[in-house]
Amino acid sequence: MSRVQSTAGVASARSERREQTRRDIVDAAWQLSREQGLTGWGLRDLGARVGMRAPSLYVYFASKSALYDEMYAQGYRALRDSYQQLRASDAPAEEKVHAGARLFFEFAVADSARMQLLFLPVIPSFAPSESSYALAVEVLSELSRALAEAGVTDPAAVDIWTAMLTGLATQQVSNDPGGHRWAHVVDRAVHLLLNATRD
Amino acid sequence: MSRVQSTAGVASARSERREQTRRDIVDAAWQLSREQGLTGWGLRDLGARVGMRAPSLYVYFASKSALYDEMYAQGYRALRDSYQQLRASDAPAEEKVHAGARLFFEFAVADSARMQLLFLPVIPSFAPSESSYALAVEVLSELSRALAEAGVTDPAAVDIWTAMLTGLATQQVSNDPGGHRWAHVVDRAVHLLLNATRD
DNA sequence: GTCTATAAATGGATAGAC
DNA sequence: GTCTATCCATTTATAGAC
Repeated sequence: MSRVQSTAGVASARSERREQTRRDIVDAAWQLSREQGLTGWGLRDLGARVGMRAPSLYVYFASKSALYDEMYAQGYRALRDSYQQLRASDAPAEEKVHAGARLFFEFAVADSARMQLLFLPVIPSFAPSESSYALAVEVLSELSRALAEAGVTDPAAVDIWTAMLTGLATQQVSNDPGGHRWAHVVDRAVHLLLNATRD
Repeated sequence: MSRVQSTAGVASARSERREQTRRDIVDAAWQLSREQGLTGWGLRDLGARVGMRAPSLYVYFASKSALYDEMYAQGYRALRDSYQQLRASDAPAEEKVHAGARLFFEFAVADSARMQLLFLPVIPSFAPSESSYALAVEVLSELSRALAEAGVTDPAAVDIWTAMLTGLATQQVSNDPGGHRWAHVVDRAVHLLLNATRD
């Protein structure tokens, strides 16, 4: 009886350990991406970071592309969770849109490698899996919902919003890395769009 | 005497031929970039397209990076020339801004590889040379000038414009490639920004 | 100016021992 | 589950013959 419990316990501990190793690998991959660009590292470098040889990584991920997919999913999960936290607040709808825009901008600018993976098609050989892409759709619908609460319901207007927000972040990262030139105009852009796209 | 003339003529014809070959190489590089992504091809593929082996390319370009630099410069030159043509028209300033925005959007969407090279830092190992970057600055100042004529002079407002325009194009290419979802909102976005950022 | 041959490195991925 | 060894392809770039 204690044998059975113990076996179950071990099995659980093992799968937990496995998940922990997967997380370690993904963390190291993010680190390398920040240091050397999204495509600037190989599986040998990655293995070295987690104390493994490259082939051992295949125990945890089927391919490098599968690893990118996990990073993609993790990125969108992080963004989604931030939004859900914001959603729970009792601030006025307009203020939530401002806060959400700032949150998105900071999220994107904080890690340009992550921004590229999540929002730009820079790796020709990579496309997110269906389940990972679903997370991206979820985040977009969260933006739509927040905008609707602030009185912006026209789908075309929402498209202008996504262009504005991604454009601000991309310009910041591309043309003033480390600076705040576009950070300073986020609130103004949001204010402007709210006035112009509210029903 | 005819000997001297002939020699000069041959020398000129040779440098012209050389320039033509350089153009052929760059054209083929664009073609490959459109087909396989900006970084999805090698010098062997490129050589094959122009009827050469890879090493012969080094007669015309010092490195792959130098080739990217020429592509970068060529892209900005094309954009600049389009704008100068537009500038010469006698349309009202506001209409010129609309036309310029449409022109930029179409330019970017027509070739997503070119858009990435010119507007996004997707090749970690590539940075434009000083003279090539000067062309990018020239194009940006042309936008500033056009906006100023339409009554938009605040530099922060210009930053909002660049974010909006690049954002629209990037969203179109990333999230609706081949479609017109963001194309349809360009005029509305321009109208909206003109109203909101004019002095 | 173009070629062949090759350097020197890197890439992702697999086989099979332990 | 991790390793060594290796495959096989690919990359940019150079040396030197013609």
